[in-house]
Amino acid sequence: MLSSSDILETTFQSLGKGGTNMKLKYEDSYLYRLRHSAAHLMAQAVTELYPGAKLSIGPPIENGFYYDIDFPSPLKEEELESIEKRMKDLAKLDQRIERTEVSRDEAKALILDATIPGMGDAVAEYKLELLDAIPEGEAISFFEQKRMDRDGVQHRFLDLCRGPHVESTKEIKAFKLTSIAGAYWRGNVKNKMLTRIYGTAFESKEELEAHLAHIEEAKKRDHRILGRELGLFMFSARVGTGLPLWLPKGAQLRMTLADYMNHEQMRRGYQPVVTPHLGSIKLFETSGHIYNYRDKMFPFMEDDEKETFILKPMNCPFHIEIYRSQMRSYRDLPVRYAEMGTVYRYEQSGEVTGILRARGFTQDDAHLFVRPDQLLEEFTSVVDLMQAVLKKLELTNYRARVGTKDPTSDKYIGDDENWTLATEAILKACDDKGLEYEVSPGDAAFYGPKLDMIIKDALGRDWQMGTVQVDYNLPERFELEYIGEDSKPHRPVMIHRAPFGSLERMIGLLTEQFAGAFPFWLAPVQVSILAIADRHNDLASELMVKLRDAHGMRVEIDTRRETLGKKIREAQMQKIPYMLIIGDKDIENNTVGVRCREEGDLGAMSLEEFVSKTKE
RNA sequence: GCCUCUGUAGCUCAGCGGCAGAGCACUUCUUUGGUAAAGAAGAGGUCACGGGUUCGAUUCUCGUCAGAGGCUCCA
Repeated sequence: MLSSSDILETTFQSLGKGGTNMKLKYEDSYLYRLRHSAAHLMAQAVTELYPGAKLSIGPPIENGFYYDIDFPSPLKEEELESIEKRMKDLAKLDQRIERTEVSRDEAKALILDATIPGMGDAVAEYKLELLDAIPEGEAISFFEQKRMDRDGVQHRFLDLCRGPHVESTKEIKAFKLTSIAGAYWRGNVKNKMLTRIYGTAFESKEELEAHLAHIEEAKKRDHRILGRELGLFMFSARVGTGLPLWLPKGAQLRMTLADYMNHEQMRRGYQPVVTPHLGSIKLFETSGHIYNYRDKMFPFMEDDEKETFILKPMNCPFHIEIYRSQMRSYRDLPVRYAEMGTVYRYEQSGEVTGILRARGFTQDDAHLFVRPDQLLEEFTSVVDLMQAVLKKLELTNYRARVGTKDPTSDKYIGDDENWTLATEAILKACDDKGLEYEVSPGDAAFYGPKLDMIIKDALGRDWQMGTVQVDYNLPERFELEYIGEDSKPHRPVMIHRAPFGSLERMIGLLTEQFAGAFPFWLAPVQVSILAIADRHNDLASELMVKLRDAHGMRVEIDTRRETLGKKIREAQMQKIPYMLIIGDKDIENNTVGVRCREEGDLGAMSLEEFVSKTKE
């Protein structure tokens, strides 16, 4: 048995060797310093071009850097060009970037020194706040860029900063300011919104060009663009923000994914349930969602009897009602209820992103009601399912994150013993299944620890997909029970889990992952039969029926009076795995001309040969 | 919700204070073709919507709606 301190120890170990390992390396790299210095250079340019601009913080980030600045008047995007130009000029001056360590009083004096650009009480309020936040006993340092102009006047720019930096501004040669955004001071909505300027920097111009080209390339595989081009889904302003309409091919894709998941779950002893899209508010009063989730719910509905209904933002309370509908014995547990449950969440307008973040979406949801002694086994089984799913979907660029309790916060409910048991079960399940993970204290739900799968989209943004959560709260609120061996009532533990996360998000991520070229089993259309001339149409239809009925394939025929070249081009752009080309020779020899999406023309073969090829 | 940007044909985009443009897609005609775009003609628009400025607004300006990149939040 692990004690709490052991868990903490494990936490630190996995922080060190897990997914954050790469990051530590990056933080020690020259590139990291270069980007940090580029942020300072930008700040220097800004203080010269915009007197009155207040600097706050400017760190390096994964693909570049940013600086949050409070401008006296709104910054226009076109102004980035002039800032960039000023940066280029300043960089060439070969300003040394020097570190000086000072006492707290000296630091304060420097910050309030209005003779230094960017300093003085008129513009340095954020720097003062940052200074105050530096813990007692920690070194306080500034980094300074100095230069002499033609008239012998010295110009200084210095910034409160831990560093480290490169030695001279002339090292900053390959950079670009990429975008402008708003960001709250210290990330708090209640604070003032500052202007964030994003930029990127590399050691060479070639690397910078390559990076920018890569981004352009990545934009082409954006799921919203491919979603339209491939006929997967659409949005309509008349339907509403964040509410996707699924087109035939996208709907097929959903069904294929859902079928796969249902099959995997059935093998693991899940039982299907179906519950309504809305329900009485009473259900959500009992669950407590109404009290801490209300701003994420669509407006309530009242009927004539003054009963209030809400669109469900989650499925759990419905599944709980089914659990409660009969007396449960310890022998009945675990009970596993699964549903492709469509939920509605009123996301803020600015945060809806295609189908990756929609207002109506379908979770591959299930709730497991388990005895405490079954927690480990059941959690392990869920991890096993998740690994199977990731493998089947060929997803590799994911990371697993165990969200644990932040010991310093009091937002969590439930007793420590349960938390420890649940956290141990999660860690052990992951270890047993050989799943590498990082531990993230403070990322637990308020009702229990959880395991999340996180994946990057085409543009490198993190998205949470699969999730498994242990919950002690809802069983308590709904007073769930089972009768134990001792013939006394006991409280079950709930596990919430959704290996895909949602069908919408998963399809969005898969679309980007495969750039629309889905593997054969998943492709909405698997085979397109191209008839060369009208006289081959009958054979094409015949073959379609054969492949559909005898082999269960999803087949389309193209009998338009277009040239073969054009039909091939279009099928290729639709990323259809196989094309069967039918002409006179095929009628004569009883063959089909096979063309593969990846490998091109495979030549003529019998239909049987083709079918066995698709099964490889 | 907040900051910045965008909205012109089904799609990708030019354009402009004075009659609305291209390519692809669509329709019709010719072409019946063997591995990534045959040829021709035609049709298609309240320039997102609503105010304001102006002799005149798709163009300038304000507001609304929708979309994008961020922030916050999240599957």
